[in-house]
Amino acid sequence: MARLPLYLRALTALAERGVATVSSDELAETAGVNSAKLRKDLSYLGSYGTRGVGYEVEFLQHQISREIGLTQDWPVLIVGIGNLGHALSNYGGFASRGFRIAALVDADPQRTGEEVAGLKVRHSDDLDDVVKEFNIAIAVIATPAHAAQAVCDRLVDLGITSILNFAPAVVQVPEGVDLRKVDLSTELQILAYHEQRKNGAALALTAEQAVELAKAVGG
Amino acid sequence: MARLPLYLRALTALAERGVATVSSDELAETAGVNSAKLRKDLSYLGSYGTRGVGYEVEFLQHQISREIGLTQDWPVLIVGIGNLGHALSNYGGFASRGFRIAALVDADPQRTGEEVAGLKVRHSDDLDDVVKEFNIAIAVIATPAHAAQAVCDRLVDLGITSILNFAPAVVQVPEGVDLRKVDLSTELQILAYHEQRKNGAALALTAEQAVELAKAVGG
DNA sequence: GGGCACTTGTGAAGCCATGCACAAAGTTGC
DNA sequence: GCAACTTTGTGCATGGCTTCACAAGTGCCC
Ligand SMILES: NC(=O)c1ccc[n+]([C@@H]2O[C@H](COP(=O)([O-])OP(=O)(O)OC[C@H]3O[C@@H](n4cnc5c(N)ncnc54)[C@H](O)[C@@H]3O)[C@@H](O)[C@H]2O)c1
Ligand SMILES: NC(=O)c1ccc[n+]([C@@H]2O[C@H](COP(=O)([O-])OP(=O)(O)OC[C@H]3O[C@@H](n4cnc5c(N)ncnc54)[C@H](O)[C@@H]3O)[C@@H](O)[C@H]2O)c1
Repeated sequence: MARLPLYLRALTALAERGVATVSSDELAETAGVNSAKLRKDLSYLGSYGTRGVGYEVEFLQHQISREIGLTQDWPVLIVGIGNLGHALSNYGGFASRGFRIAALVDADPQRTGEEVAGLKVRHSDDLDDVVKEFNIAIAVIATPAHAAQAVCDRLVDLGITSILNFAPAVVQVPEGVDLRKVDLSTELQILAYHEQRKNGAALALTAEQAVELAKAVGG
Repeated sequence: MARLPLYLRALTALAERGVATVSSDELAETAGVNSAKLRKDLSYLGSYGTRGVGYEVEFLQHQISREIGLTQDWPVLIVGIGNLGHALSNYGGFASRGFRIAALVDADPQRTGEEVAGLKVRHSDDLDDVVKEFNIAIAVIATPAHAAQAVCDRLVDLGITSILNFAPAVVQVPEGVDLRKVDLSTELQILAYHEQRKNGAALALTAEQAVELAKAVGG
């Protein structure tokens, strides 16, 4: 489930505050979800709670980590070391969650050899070698949109089956490959949509229904 | 609907290729969704298609833009000009979609006055003025997780009702405020989860069901 | 002007996630 | 040990989203 990481984060926060056990109600509130939903989710992993008491924070933390697969080290490759690629490379928040930025790749010869976050940027031509050398399992695409599909195809050819795409493009992958996308423009657009509804409700009504209104009145 | 931006992007791609009209089947494939779903989504906006022909690309593009509210200019504020804040500030992809990075704010006096992407970084203390001065409607939180809730509360107090949060923290907002979050660690964790299922199916089975198996056999 | 091919718009069925509500299970206090 | 209280795990109903399938509408060709 996609909510496990959320629970994990809530548990980590609780653990840092020194809480030893937590009820589903409390945990649900911390994570911002319904408590029944949380219990049902957790029951999928097994019966890790104690009736009358709740869940042991550290134990549950470990169980969820294991379920997600965070007990192992995941070497991550970033393709496209521009604005975003740099930010991602320098971000410390991944390492603490079991993800290790293992290699950086860019098509621009100018960038090749540049050192970012302690790693030398490799050239795209070496992609094959890089993937093998670092045993890459997860790749991040941070190239311009027009290059995304081509880059993705190459990654898939090299046997990578988990890809996170930041480029604002619809990228197709074959069966068996997981592609997730992070799309900031879309997020902003959704916000704008709601914002418009809130502020300009009356305005929107006028604009949208003007024609209908005109028809109804005039015809 | 959250899919409108996706359709809009697909339409833009088609328009660039010079396509004048498109059927729901084609558009659905370009956007990577089911065609019936697409038609139903579009029918919410009104009857913008022509039976037997399809949809007029440019016209539909305009209609969706208007629906989302992209025909107007949205001044965006970014709070927290670190790694990520810099990348976002320098990103050109927002402007082309009607979003204008209007102001940057950081709590660090060292950063105040620094010029990023043509804008002077302002100090958090001036948040009130900045929001009023630039008529901010949408804010982006790119501060460390521990500051996110406090920053968010201040933004809400200043009347901002649309917030995009990048900090890996559960942030609570009152009714009427839209908070969306972009969570890279979660995305990676979901990928890792599936990756584990794929590669280590046999392994996971052994580990998970060992206890059950032991019980069944031994008891 | 009529038939044919094509495509939209939508009724209806199916599916999945959500959340309520409660029994089962466990704990605490005496 | 027993009763009262707490909290989990889950059966079940509800609601929304997705998808199928088709009637209704439109353009094209003759
Ligand atoms: N910067 C942001 O804040 C931001 C926000 C949202 C989305 N995005 C998206 O993320 C992507 C990257 O953004 P950016 O601002 O870093 O862009 P950028 O132009 O700064 O960097 C892109 C990098 O990709 C490299 N590249 C191009 N083609 C390549 C290829 N075929 N193989 C490998 N590398 C290649 C380029 O050399 C460049 O270094 C873009 O698609 C952008 O739309 C960025
Ligand atoms: N860098 C990435 O690629 C990345 C990826 C995923 C998530 N994130 C998250 O995004 C956030 C920012 O990441 P970053 O790498 O830019 O961190 P950073 O430490 O480089 O930058 C954070 C900035 O926020 C400022 N700040 C701190 N408290 C503030 C406050 N109360 N008001 C205003 N500004 C304040 C700091 O001065 C600093 O400039 C973090 O929460 C991080 O977990 C970053």
